[in-house]
Amino acid sequence: MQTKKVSASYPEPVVSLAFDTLQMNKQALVFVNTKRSAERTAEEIAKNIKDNEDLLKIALTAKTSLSNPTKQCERLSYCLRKGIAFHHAGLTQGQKTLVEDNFRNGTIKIICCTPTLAYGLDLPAFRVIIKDLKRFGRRGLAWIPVLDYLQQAGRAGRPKYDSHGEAIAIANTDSEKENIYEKYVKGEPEEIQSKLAVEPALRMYVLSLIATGMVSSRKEIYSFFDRTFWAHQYQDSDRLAEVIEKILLMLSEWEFLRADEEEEVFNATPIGRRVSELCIDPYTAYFIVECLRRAASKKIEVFSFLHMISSTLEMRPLVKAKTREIELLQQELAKYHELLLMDEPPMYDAEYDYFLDSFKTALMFREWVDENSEEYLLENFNVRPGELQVKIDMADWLMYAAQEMCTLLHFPYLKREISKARFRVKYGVKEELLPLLRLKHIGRVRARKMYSNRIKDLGDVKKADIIMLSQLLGRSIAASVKKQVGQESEKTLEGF
DNA sequence: GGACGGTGAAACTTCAGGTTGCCTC
DNA sequence: GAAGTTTCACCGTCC
Repeated sequence: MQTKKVSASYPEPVVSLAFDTLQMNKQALVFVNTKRSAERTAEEIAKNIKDNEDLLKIALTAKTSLSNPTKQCERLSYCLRKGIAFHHAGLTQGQKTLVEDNFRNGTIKIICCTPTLAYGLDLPAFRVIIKDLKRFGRRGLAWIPVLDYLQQAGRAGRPKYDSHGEAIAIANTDSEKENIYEKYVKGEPEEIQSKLAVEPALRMYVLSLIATGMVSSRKEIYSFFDRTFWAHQYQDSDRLAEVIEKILLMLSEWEFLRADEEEEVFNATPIGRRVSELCIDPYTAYFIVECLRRAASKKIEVFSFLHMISSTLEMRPLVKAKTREIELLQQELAKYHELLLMDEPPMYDAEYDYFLDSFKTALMFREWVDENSEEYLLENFNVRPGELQVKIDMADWLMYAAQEMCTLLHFPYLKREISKARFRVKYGVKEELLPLLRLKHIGRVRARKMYSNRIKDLGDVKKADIIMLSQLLGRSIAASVKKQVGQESEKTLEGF
């Protein structure tokens, strides 16, 4: 076997390998198993490098990605000044593309990243360094699938520029080295599993097949699934039938499907059709409908809906309740108890932990709609900007679905309330700012600025002095805002 | 005596990512 | 399972 030695100039092998790559004037991707580790490793490499003048601009872009930078932004910015970066789902969208683009054009030399970068994105590098081949899963720390290894190693070598690439897996002991060689280098990738077998996906499929009129009789449903990869893999058609029957039963009980008298032909109900169009798990839809029915006859606030959406499968992974917070959370829970739209599971019930997590997630959303910063949420809930954005998008979608359910259930009042809550979550603002958000180019930061300068609604915008508005928002945005309220006269532009 | 600070061992936490919907209070 | 963080007991110092 051909071997190659790299001098261990630094205590950590990854850092030595990184510098070896830099000396060759090549690029590397370093795969690690946690976000924290990606950040730490990048900093570890960066701290031995001098600032590069050419990189100050992108470092600044990364830092100013949010109106007030989080610690994460600062750390990324520090690394970028030295041509090093980290990349994971916690970055803002802008920061992610900034890192990707500047790696592609060669400005950034090394990215320390979580497995995200191995999938979907086309981001090859001369060298791939796989630091962690173990990852935390349900059963503690476990070896990653061979498929994941191949996916990561496959990033090595840029077809246009390099004649070859290097994929390096790091072993900590001799026996580990042996293991890695046997399992990954020589090993066979595992069989591909059909995603259809997951119940939520299956529920959505069955409902949408019927709702779109693709199938309607029980016979057609079976013959459709018989032709899928799932059935091919499953082989056991009795068990398959059992699963499909269970789903048909659930969908009927939830009133998304209606069967004829012989229970042979199924049709989607109006609400079932809408659920299928909205692409949400029917179970979630059923849960939302139940919550709304309760909400119709009790006191509700924004928090009621924040908690409702935080209790869905879609919102997972939830913000975790720490052990020492439990008492505090329970105190908060007592305050909010009457606003919740579902029953609290008994303490020590298996579901209780999950319930506390969903409650904490709802609290996180509450802080967000109370206009707390991304940094605040990172510090207090350990939710990074990128993860927050994913949660916001999901919340937006679920609340839209809830609005639609309200229409079908004839709950106009609830629909208005949810709509307000939805806007507040989308923009992260208190209710008082909602009128200003109708303006283009006005988000949470500018709206708050305007509001605290006594511009509280569109009428105030009309009345506002253009010069004062320009000082607040900048000239072009001030002009655009004025234009949006129908004031575009030459007069407003005077004095510039 | 007690407030304070430093130290280290023990206990406790946490740990990847995510398709693509809709329409505007 | 491992790295990072918090907690806590313990000890020495200073006032």
